[in-house]
Amino acid sequence: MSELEKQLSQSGIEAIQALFGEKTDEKQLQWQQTRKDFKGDITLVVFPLLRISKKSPEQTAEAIGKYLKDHSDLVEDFNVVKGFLNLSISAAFWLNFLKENTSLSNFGFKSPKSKSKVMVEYSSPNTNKPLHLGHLRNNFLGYSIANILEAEGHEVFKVQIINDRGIHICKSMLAWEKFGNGETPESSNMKGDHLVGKYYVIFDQKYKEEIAQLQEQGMDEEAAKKEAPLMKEAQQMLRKWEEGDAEVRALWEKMNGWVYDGFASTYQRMGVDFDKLYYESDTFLIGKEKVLEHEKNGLLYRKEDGSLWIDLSSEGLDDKLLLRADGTSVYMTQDIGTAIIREEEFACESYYYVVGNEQDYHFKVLALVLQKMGFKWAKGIQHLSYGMVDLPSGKMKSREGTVVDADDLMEEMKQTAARISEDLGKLDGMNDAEKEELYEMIGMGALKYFILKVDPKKQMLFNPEESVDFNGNTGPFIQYTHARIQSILRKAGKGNVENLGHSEAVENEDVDLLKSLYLFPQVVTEAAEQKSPALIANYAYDLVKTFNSFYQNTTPILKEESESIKNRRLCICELVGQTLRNAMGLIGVKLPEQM
RNA sequence: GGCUCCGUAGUUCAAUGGAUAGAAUAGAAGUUUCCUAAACUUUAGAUGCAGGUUCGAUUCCUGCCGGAGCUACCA
Repeated sequence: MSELEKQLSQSGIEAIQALFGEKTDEKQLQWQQTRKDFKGDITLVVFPLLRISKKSPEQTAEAIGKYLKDHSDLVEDFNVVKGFLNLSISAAFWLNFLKENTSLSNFGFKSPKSKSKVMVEYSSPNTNKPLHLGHLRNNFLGYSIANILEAEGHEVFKVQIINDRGIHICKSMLAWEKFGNGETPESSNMKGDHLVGKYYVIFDQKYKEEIAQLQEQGMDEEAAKKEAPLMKEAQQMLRKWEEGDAEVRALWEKMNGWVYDGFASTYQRMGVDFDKLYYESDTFLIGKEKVLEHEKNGLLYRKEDGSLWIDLSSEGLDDKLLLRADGTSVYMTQDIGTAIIREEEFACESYYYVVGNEQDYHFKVLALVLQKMGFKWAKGIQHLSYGMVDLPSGKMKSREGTVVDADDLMEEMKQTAARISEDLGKLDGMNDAEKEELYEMIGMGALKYFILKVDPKKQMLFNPEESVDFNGNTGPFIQYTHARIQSILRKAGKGNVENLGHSEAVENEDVDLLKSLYLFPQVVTEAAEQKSPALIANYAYDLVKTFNSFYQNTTPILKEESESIKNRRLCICELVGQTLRNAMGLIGVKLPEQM
């Protein structure tokens, strides 16, 4: 609840006491923004109060409105439409708001570390192929949610767990060994993650050939998949890895190293980072240890073949495997271990896992298993489940080559930005390096905004054609508006908040912007509660719409003759610019001075 | 089959149980002697179907229809 709403609620409670003789609390007073088609700034919904007033909605609203106008300095005027009491807030209130927040670089943010410690896990890729569009959504979301939680006052640790071991990387290793002829990122001039991914694809192709061959010889498909020599070799390699075979480990380290180099440049371009990395190859054994410890207190049981299970039937779920018959650990085991280590190292209040909604069940089970093991902190585990990214052609499938590669996509966005910028030709006075930087800023801004403006929980469609259209509700639209604002401030200089009068009239266009700006701190809070960068993106878009309308439909500020209006508008411009930088910063989008 | 999530203009997205369901894009019509036209202004167009709860339902409940995901000794 905003300060304005709090103060109005106080007055409202007084009004109800005076008019209807009953005490109420804040919860009965429902505030909302006044819709654009009506006069007023903030609206009280009076329906819930009819029980107390025992009068019609109109009469109730009328009476409260009159009381507020007479008794509150904030309320300048009011009107009633059905059960809605629309209040006009005094100019002094808006001017004071402007005065207090212009030049505040952290407008909208809470003081750092004023709230609990939290952890955000995101990205967490496999190391056998390069990152794709799905990872982009994951990374942008994770990074942004971490920013938002930090802005809300939390101390935030960003981590990821890298799935660096398993059959997937063995497949790439085997294919490279057999068909690679010693190819390296240097010799092929290919990013390491792409090179390793290439051999993952080669494995799949050769494997399919073998299956087809076996089927021709009369074997059924199921058996052929199991009996194909390549698959057997890959599994053999995995066993050797687990045994610590020096040769396999060396190859594994070499190829993972290539992948990490590739990932590092991709992460850098994405603009994301981490405070700590966990590697599955380190944590899977710890998970196994932890699980075995809990076998002793009877929580777990063994099947005849020696596999270890937990019974979740009392929670309405199936039994879950924690250790295979051969004693090796599964994904769940490893996540249990990682969670315990994290608690030991960081002791956070909440652990957020940014992972796709295909794993809803997994995280439900993970939290449950840990709680059953007696870890109270496990209640703080929250799966930030986001929807899949689909293409117009349907689902992305790596095997069918329909994945959109992250590096390619980022480069394409930049090229598009460059092409459009050059066509428009507004970059006089910028040197080539500055232009390159700008193209990157615009391309990445477009991409991040395109992905983050959608509610994370919802499945989204990525249409490549629409993503390179930089008009309308897009990142470049917001960047463009910022550039316009900065241009005004460069030419006219900043306004002076000390010269903002207290009693002067304020034009509607100015009030519209001030109302919109006033919302920002609450939007940040709401975004933190919902873990939704989309709320920030949509807010920024609304603010920009309002600003552009103001910009285009009022007298140009540079030509404004009234010093008082000019000064106020310059202050508003400054605060809009700052708010846009703060908001877009939360979703990882940079704003240019010129474009 | 069981469990979970989702169905809003042609399309992509919005809408703490509240007013006449907002934008963008595609369509139609306009705006540059004026701070950057990646903009602004006007116009037309949507809640899958049937019930229920409520003063009030896109939102909550039930059923149906349609789509996605999970239901691995993969991660």
